[in-house]
Amino acid sequence: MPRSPAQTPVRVIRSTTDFARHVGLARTTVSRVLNGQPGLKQKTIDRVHRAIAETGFTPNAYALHLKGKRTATVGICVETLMTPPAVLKLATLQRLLREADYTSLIEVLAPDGSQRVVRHFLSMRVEAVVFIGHFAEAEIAQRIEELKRHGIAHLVIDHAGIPGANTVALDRRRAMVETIAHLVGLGHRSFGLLGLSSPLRSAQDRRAGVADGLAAAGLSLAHDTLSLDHLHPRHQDFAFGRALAASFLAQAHPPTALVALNDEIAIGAINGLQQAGHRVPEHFSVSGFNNQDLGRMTVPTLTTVDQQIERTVEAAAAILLAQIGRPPRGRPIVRSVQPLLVVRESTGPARA
Amino acid sequence: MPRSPAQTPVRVIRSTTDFARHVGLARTTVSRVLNGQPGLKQKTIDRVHRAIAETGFTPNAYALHLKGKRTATVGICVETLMTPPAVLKLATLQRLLREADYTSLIEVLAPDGSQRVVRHFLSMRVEAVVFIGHFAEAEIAQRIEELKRHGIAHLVIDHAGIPGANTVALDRRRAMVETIAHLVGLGHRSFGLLGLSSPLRSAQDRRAGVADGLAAAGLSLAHDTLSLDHLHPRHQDFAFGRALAASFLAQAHPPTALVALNDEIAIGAINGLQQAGHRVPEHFSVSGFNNQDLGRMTVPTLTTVDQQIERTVEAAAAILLAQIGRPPRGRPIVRSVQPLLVVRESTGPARA
DNA sequence: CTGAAAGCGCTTACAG
DNA sequence: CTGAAAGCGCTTACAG
Repeated sequence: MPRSPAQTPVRVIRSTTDFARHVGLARTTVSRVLNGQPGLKQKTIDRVHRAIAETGFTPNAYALHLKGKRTATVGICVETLMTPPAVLKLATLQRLLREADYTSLIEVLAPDGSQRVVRHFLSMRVEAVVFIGHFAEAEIAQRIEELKRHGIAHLVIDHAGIPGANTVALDRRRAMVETIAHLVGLGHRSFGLLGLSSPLRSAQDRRAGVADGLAAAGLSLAHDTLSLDHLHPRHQDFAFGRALAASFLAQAHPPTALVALNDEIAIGAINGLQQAGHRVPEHFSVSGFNNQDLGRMTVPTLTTVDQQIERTVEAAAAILLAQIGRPPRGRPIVRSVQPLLVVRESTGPARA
Repeated sequence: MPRSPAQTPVRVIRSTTDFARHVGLARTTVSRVLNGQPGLKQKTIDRVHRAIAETGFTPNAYALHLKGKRTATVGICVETLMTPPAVLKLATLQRLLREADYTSLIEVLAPDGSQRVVRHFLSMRVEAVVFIGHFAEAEIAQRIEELKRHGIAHLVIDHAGIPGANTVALDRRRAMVETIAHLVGLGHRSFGLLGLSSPLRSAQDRRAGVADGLAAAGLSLAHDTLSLDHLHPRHQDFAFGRALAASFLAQAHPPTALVALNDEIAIGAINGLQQAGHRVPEHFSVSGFNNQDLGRMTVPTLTTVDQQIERTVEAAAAILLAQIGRPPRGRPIVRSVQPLLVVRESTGPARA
């Protein structure tokens, strides 16, 4: 067995007491240098800074906060890291908070729910909590009540409609109104809805938007759309989209336009149509949602909706930072972000 | 201006002192219940737990640690959240650490480098630090020295070859040996390398693997491969792949097999070849890297390499947890993970 | 510049 | 069960 090389006998410095002894100054003096207080000789300041560089000494954050320093910490509870839009929101928010000198405490929603996460945030004395994603509404509403009781700022990104919650969310309804208007403009009159039957609020809003868009053209959800979601399990979106396409093709009169919950389902559907010998958009138009990178990599490229994540999160960060340390206002702040329809090759004129 | 509704007059409980007063018990008693110490009446225990549920009181984590409780915190420094494999590694690690009752402190590498991140971790008295991704080697080596001096465990996921670092990394060399063997087996004798000219260690390892794979077939990097990376800027991988494909087609004798740095470049290349009227794999074979979801959504589906992220991160977590609180061993632990070649439709027999 | 003191919110003996 | 005390690592007046 090889012997460990002798450890360099570096006394580890763990406290200002240790460190003050090491530089040969009083604890008080070190503290004053660390906090940039006036009335110190430049020579002393330099001496301390040099010793910090050498030893890597960092004051214990736990003691600092206990003594009254702000934690400057924001808790971020993200529902999932498995979808690109969620990750992009998280990454953007973390960057913006860092630029404002806040530390992010990031937690992925655990199977045992949000209670544990929020309690952890509270024990870490965060100054605000952000929720990113789609949650169980009643549960999150409770968490937000709890935060309010503690006087802690909060914000929900992307889950509209939670009672009492400050919210920044995409106007999903509007997104679908525009998508349907685009397809109606191309002559489509019958629509397949792929994956939109979910009971989640976000899907509800999307259906409402489809209804509005259809109404504007004298059409209706009941008469002019078809959903076959119930025929297939949704294990994995791409395969789900392919399976749905096959089922639509098996109909006597398949809809000419397919509107999907997300880009993966849309691309799966395109793939399924192509496998069956059909062409997109010549025979069928297909639209997605989220404007993920992959929509530029397919043949045809994908018509989709961009969530405007950068703008969403910028608005969110601004609201959040303004809320911190301020007494809660009477009514929650609710901001909606306008989506951007990205028209590419997968939608075209309806077959005559 | 609307008046705020009167706030419910809930005295916010911020300390065990407040809380003890609220339940009508001594601070000491509350503390003993909180810490599950013996010799308390069940009735008292219940009273405290009920009050916790009602008030949402959480003891100040900063005071707890100061009093000697472990922080049970691990710092994770991730280079980027912009690539799916990095996110998957992060999410998996966070889950495994949580299952072992550790909190993750996640930081994305800031433009100003790793020093600030590690100092922050140190000030938070983390018990270990994990680096995920590709870094500037000398810089990370320094950070690791710093951590060792402080007696803090560390691990690098996916950046092999940092001196002195405990490392778990994919055997990228082996991955390329297998990829080349697969293509040679299909009759290919000339290879285009797409995006592999990067000076990063990971690309170096990949080139070494290509060389090994070629050598096994009596071929060589110098004579039988072609790289055109220098002809195009790499702003965005998909477009880069497309542009490279066009450049390869402009050659008098284009290679018959294209080996790409990642899936996006590979799919861009396939797209470029198809746009120019060629068929994959009938005219050209193309292989990617990372086994991202999108490789199943293209026509043809993509032959690629799976990083075995789950296994990688499981090994990493096991090593890390074993290291925590243990005196550093003589030599660093270096574990390599075997990749899995995923053969799909984008590779086929070489054109006669 | 130094040094002694108080106090942040907790836990942990210790004596009642 | 209670209550007073000490101490974790800091900062901040305060008197020298």
